[in-house]
Amino acid sequence: MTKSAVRVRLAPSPTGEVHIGTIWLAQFNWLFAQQNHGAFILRVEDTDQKRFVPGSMDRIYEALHWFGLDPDEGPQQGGGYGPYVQSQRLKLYRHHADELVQRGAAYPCFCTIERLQKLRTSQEERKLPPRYDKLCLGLPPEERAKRLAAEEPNVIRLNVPMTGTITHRDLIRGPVTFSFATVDDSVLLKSDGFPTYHLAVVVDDHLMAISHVIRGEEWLPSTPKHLLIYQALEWVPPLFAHVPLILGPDHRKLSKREGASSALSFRDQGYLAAAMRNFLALMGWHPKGELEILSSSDLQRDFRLEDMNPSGAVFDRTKLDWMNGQYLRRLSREELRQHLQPFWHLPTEEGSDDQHVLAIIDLVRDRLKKLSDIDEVANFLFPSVWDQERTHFDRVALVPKKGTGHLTTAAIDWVTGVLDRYAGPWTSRDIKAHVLAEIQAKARTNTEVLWPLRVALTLRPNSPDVFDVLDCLGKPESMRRLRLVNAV
RNA sequence: GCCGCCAUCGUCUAGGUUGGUCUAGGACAUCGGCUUUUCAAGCCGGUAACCCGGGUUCAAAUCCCGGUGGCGGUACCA
Repeated sequence: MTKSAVRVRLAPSPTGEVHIGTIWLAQFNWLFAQQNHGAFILRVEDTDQKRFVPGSMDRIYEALHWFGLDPDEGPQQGGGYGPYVQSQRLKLYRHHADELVQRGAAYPCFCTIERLQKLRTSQEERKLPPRYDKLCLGLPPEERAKRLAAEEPNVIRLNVPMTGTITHRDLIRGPVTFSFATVDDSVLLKSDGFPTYHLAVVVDDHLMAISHVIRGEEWLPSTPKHLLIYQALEWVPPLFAHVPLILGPDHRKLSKREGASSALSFRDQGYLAAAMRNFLALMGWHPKGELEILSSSDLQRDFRLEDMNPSGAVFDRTKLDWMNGQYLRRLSREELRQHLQPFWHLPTEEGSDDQHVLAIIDLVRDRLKKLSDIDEVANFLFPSVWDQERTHFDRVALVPKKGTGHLTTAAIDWVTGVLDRYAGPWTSRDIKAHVLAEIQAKARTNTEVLWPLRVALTLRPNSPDVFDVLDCLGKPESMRRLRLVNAV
């Protein structure tokens, strides 16, 4: 492993469902690793015992796998830098916290939650930046030693200088400067012995030889704290890239409540992983050309971290639907059938004819935005479904815009007769030629005949071409439907 | 409140580093047309944006300053 090797990581907390923003972030990390022949590492940040939800880790793996973003190293597959779960690395954090205290970069604090709260409120009232007042830093060494020996509950705090500034060069945003006066002496090690994010992230990123930290913008304000720790420990910090936030329709950080922001729910709703990834990549980044349908290898080739847009992006479901439709249309009928399988409720006996099912797919595929649309757009083609739907079908739907009930019934009777007498080949093209010619010969209009015909056969105003439907149904079934509809 | 980030069509964005070729380009959505038996798909076309105010300059979406707005952070959560 050379020093320059690219190693990036995704560091989610196991707090329940995997957020789509996590996958979005994961993909940028993954892409960056891929194009640099580096490693993509999964590290589970479970240092908050209160928020831990059992089973979360399996969900994370399940989601990453479905999106095609499997990590190279992580809790399940291991790797040379484990363990990859923070709760299993407690000794490491304790050790480095002690080291920081020894170097004067951190100190134990015995203040109670109550005192801290009071302090904060009074600072707020005086419009001062809220920060710990370093009371415990001033403790005489003997007193500190005594209280430590007595095992009085305490935390370890970062000793941030009172003056001066620090500048960090962000890969996406350029230089960002913070003045220490506004940086708080954050807790690094909690009284329960667990580290906070600030300590754990620095220790782990360093020990796991992370080269680039690509994380959410919400971490930008705490970067000076992390830099201070690197400095105190005399470690070389990784490069940082703070990516923008994904916003909901309300322009706020996309929350879990926002309709289905769970990553796996997109799978369950019938979106394709490839479409999702393409769509996600286009939030915050854009290719040079004008082509927007990009495969994974296109992305791996063209993605540039430095080209990421620093401003937040609203998650636009409408465009996602369009893109998913594009991907659906590019699938072969066999592939589409595979993908459709978990979503399609085929009538048991009728759905077993392979040729017929494939014909149906060809007939309706352009009408699909999501895989889950399939029942609605295709199932009326099955006799049992049609029979069922007919029981609550309203005949008014048969009447075209400028028609009447009488004329419509007559038109269906007439066309039923025409089709019944027709003895030519039962294909879309031939039926069409014949019926159209008949319509013309009898001085009828296309709309007055074809609209009721199509609605009678499909029971819905939106459906495929009437002759294609006739073709797909076959003559006996078509005739059966027409007679039943008009028998009422 | 304090600190930070951000600011181009409704949305995702190109362009801004090297000011003129941007009367600002593309995509989704929307509107209209074509096709047509409807819807969808497809094709063609339209509407629609440089947050505001100063400055620098022959010339600013692009550079500088100041506002404003949005968002994020401000926990013994991540």
